[in-house]
Order: sequence, then structure tokens, then C-alpha cells
Amino acid sequence: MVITSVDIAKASDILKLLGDKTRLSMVKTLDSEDVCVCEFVALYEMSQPAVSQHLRKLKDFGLVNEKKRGQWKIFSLNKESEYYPFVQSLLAHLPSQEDRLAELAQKGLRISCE
Amino acid sequence: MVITSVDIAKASDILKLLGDKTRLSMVKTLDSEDVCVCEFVALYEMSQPAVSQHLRKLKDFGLVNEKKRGQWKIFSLNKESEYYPFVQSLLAHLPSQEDRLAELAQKGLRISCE
DNA sequence: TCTTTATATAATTAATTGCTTATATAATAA
DNA sequence: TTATTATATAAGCAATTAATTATATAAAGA
Repeated sequence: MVITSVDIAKASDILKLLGDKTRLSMVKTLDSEDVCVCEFVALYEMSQPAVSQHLRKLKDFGLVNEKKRGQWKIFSLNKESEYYPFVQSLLAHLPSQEDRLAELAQKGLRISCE
Repeated sequence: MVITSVDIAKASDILKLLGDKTRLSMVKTLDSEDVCVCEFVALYEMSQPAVSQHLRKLKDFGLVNEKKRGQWKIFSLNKESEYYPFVQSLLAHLPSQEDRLAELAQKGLRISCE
């Protein structure tokens, strides 16, 4: 396994970004599936603007990509980011969030737009 | 390699703690050598109370240990912490801080108290 | 003893953060 | 067209953060 080096200042910026449980959970969730804004709103007890603002921060760091699908905005993890290996090594220690997405699907709150 | 799991809330707290370049640098530095407070004061352009406060936060999380040696307080990384594997996987991506310690030694600013 | 050195703690403050509400835009549905 | 749904942005605010200065304590040295 090749370990890419990230300078301290940039690394601490990324850790600060991920040092918020909502954003960290978002990134871990995106590690298994693409998710749209309204699904995140259903997933967290938080207003839609709050969710949008968290996602914007993740995007500003280039950690996630977004694409428009009809009225929905779908977010995905940017595996091309130079910081992806760094982030990935963190995510490996976190519990999978797939059950939370499954729960959402069971409530009929997942969108389908492919 | 066994990967230990850390829950999202605790992980985000640790990432927030390390999401400060001074504290992140301290932890990376301690990954190679034990360091006392006055050495950190020499290492960072920051007052002694600021350094003490950062070290206290690291200690409150159990990430570092301290021991008294005469008038000095020596800090070390707590490799017994349940979060050490998580932290270690981050540190692996950061550049070594050993040259900064060497520079300090060259200026005669390293203490010797063993 | 008195002074110096190393450290910790408390009070203060400026900057940052993460939410809220209000509002605007764009796409879809009726 | 009008209403609804999904999203983004702006303004405001309370809480948190990271530094500072001032001060206290303890150990070492003269």
C-alpha cells in the first residue's frame, strides 16, 4: 500500500472539515452509495439549508462531486481527489452507514432516478 | 492489519481535536520522540500558555501521556489509547517532523534529562 | 535565602462555526 | 399557468475556539 503524503496545514484543514459528525457521516455514507440532498435531509435531524451548507463545504474541498438529475442533486465521493487516500484511511475505521440507507429505503424515502 | 472501529461521534471529536495544525503537528512530532513543553514553545511561534492549553486538550482525550522530570513536563504519545490505531492511520500520511526536532537540537534548545 | 526557569490556570477577546429563518431559483406536476 | 418540490444563498445569532495577558506554583540554581 502506497501512502501519499499530505502537508500538516492541509491535513489539519481536512480534519477540521471532517471533525463534524454530520459531515463525517455524510462522507462515510457516500463511501458506499451516491446520495441526494433530500435523502440527507431525511437522514439527519436538520434543516435543508443546514444540509446544503455542509455539502457545500465538502464540495469546496473537492472531496465530493455533484450532478444534477432532474430536480435532484446527487452527491458522490470524489475518488480522484488527491486527498482521497488520506480520507479513505480514516473512513476505514468507521462503522458502515449502509443500514441507515436501508432504513431510509424501507420508509420509501430513497429516490430513484437512473 | 486489523482495523478497529470508532463510532462516528467519537471519531468526529478526535478529528476536530486534530483539526488544528499546532495539535496535529504536536502529535506527529510525538510519534517519533518524547518532547517537553518548553521544546514545543521553541518549535511553534506561540506563547507558553497556548502550548500548554493545546497539550491539555490532547491529554483530556487520552491521546498523550505526561511525566514530570525535574522542572520539565515530558509528553509522549499514548500508544495504549483505544484511539491510537485510528490516529496512527492518519499520521502515516503526514511528513515526518524529525527534521524540526533536529534543527532544535542544533540550536541547543533540546533538553536532556534522562 | 532569593532568583530564575518551567509550567498551569484564569480571565478576556476576536474570529469562526453551525445552526436558524427568510427568500430566491429551477424543475416537475396538476 | 399555477402549485409543488428540491435546492441554494443570505442574514442573523448563540456557542465555541484559539489566542492573549496576568498570575500562581514548583523546582533548580546562585
